[in-house]
Amino acid sequence: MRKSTEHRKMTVKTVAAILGVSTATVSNAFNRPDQLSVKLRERILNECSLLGYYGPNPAARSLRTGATGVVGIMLAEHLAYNFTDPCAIEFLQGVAEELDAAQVNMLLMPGRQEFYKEKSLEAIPDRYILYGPPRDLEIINRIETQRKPIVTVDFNLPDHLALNVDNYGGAYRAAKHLFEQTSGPVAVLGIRLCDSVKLQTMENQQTNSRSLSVSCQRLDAYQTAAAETGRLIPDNYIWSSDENTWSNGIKAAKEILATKPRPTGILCMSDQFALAALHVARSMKISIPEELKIIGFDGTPESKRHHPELTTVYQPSLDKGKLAAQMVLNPGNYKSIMLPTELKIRESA
Amino acid sequence: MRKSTEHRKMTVKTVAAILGVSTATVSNAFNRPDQLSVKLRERILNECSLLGYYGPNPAARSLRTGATGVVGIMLAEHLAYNFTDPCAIEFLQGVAEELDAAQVNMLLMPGRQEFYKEKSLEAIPDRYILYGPPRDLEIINRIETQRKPIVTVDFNLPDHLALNVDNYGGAYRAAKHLFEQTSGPVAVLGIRLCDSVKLQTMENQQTNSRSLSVSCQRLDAYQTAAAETGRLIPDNYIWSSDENTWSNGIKAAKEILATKPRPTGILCMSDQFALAALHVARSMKISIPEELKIIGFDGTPESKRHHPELTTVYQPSLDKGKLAAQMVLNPGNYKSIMLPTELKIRESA
DNA sequence: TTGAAAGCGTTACCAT
DNA sequence: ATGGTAACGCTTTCAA
Repeated sequence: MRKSTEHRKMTVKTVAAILGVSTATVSNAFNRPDQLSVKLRERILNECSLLGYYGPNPAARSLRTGATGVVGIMLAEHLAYNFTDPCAIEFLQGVAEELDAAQVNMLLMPGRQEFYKEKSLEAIPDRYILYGPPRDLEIINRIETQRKPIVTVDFNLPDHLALNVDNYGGAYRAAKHLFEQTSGPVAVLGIRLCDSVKLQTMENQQTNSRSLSVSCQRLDAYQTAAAETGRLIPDNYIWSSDENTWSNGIKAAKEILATKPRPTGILCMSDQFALAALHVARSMKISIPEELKIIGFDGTPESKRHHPELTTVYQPSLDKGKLAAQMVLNPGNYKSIMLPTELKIRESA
Repeated sequence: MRKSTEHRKMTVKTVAAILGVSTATVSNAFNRPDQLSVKLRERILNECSLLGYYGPNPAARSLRTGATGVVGIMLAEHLAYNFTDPCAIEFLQGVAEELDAAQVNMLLMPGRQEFYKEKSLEAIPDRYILYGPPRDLEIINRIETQRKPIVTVDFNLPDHLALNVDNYGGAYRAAKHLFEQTSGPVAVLGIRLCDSVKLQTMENQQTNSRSLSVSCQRLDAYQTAAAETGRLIPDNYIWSSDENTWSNGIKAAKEILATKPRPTGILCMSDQFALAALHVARSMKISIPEELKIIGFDGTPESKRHHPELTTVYQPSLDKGKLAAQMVLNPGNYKSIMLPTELKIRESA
């Protein structure tokens, strides 16, 4: 008698032999219930589980069928970075919720070339969510040659579904509000800003010309709102950091608040940066919002929990994630979407 | 002339035919540089990339070789939950950093049975990190029958490398400190507490007997410290929530602070809970630490940023993640490890 | 240094 | 309703 503890390698072939049926029948039991009698199917499933055969080998199966049941989430950067950004995390949470529900797997993929050197990992997923333009844009070509459903988030790709949020509108309203609240100098703390302006970058990298649309849109909106209020944000009041991390935020905020004349308002392109600015301001005993007004971006949960509560531009990151997942699972049902943003006026400005 | 834009499906066979070499040679060009001349190899690699052949198909390759180059991170719960828990995120960040560096892929896997129904997803990864005991323990069996390297984190499995932190010690020091600071009643706000005690659970689930070692160890330590100080934490001052989320923390904290006599100290099993408790206390105008002392657990970055700063038991989540990754990539070099925890006395207690 | 061919575990077609 | 079998794309042994 064969016992499950024995554990020779189990394959359709071996279990078929043991059960005295053909491999086709075993396969059908797992994949096409309609192809065999209910009774037989049940017997097979039971015995298989006893034997320690839990289902077809995924590699073999997908070699044969050409599908894997995994959705690739192509990130803009390496993985570790995304676990650092509250906004990205919320987005991923949304994606995960939907993918969980649909019982498909999610493969996080770094947006950097070196991971794909002489491997074609891009062949693994059946469908793709591109969360921001990958740092190395050539990756996109490789994905496109696969002819699989693609949803782009926070940027656009010709001929593919796109999911965006109204960055311009949100940033515009934020800036307008800020300029109404203060007549002093206003600084910008941005992320990966385009090099159309010469600015106070935090790193000595050459500012990158790769698709930075989100930040550029926001900066554009800030400047437009400034102009409409008869103001201007000069280049030396614009900071840019390559990564949306707390420590970068602290560093930049210190520089900003050391500038003479000291800004009386800061437009931050993330809540994390805004919170960091608040932190620095507090340590410098600068009172909020009296002496300094700060507006964030994203509307992460933390922005609400902080004291004083952060005025910020809310974007529905969680829903964005859910929606991206739904779109990629069911591309036929959707058109490209632009989600609204909303200025949440709270205590910091 | 064949152009890369043409895009018939590229396989070793087709490119070999086009280049006029054998499939074995193409394969060797990608996998075993020593098997052919440098010149030939370079030519092949170049032409392939021109042709749009970026490397061997992963499914076919791993069917043949039996390896995939992916590390599975088995989570205790569904994916979405883990993106909700700051401590889990930090751990994942650490894992991601190392895995990024080693250029191996990471597959997040939910710890729930229903995902594996009639699929053997567990066959995909080459190695496993089990982050906490999966909710459905049967999954462990399936992983074990694969005979692949396994590292368990925050729990133990016979015959496998384990990575733990000193929960008992940390909790003990925290409780000792708290009992020295206040003579009033002390409440516990725990996570998935064992059912050895009857307690104020936040959900009406039957308290689960699955491996809850971490929380139990902490509770044990709290009680021991209490006893040593001539105190006791009665069952009706112990709350337990099934999920470490902000909203659960708020809900529990409200109940706790409505209890008569009102606790003058709360031992929280996560920083998120502690921060939530601080939030509720503030809204009730309870002064910290004068009227209420709160201690958290984990030492997440937020605990330091908050005002008042949170007294908490630090555990090196980021390093834990890095170490877990290193261990699983190189099991031979390691023995099971217990990482220290440290009581960080700050402002809240 | 290169080539021919077997086989990894599965599924889907076609027969029965 | 069930079974036989070719083919998915690759790597690796063996022979040349």
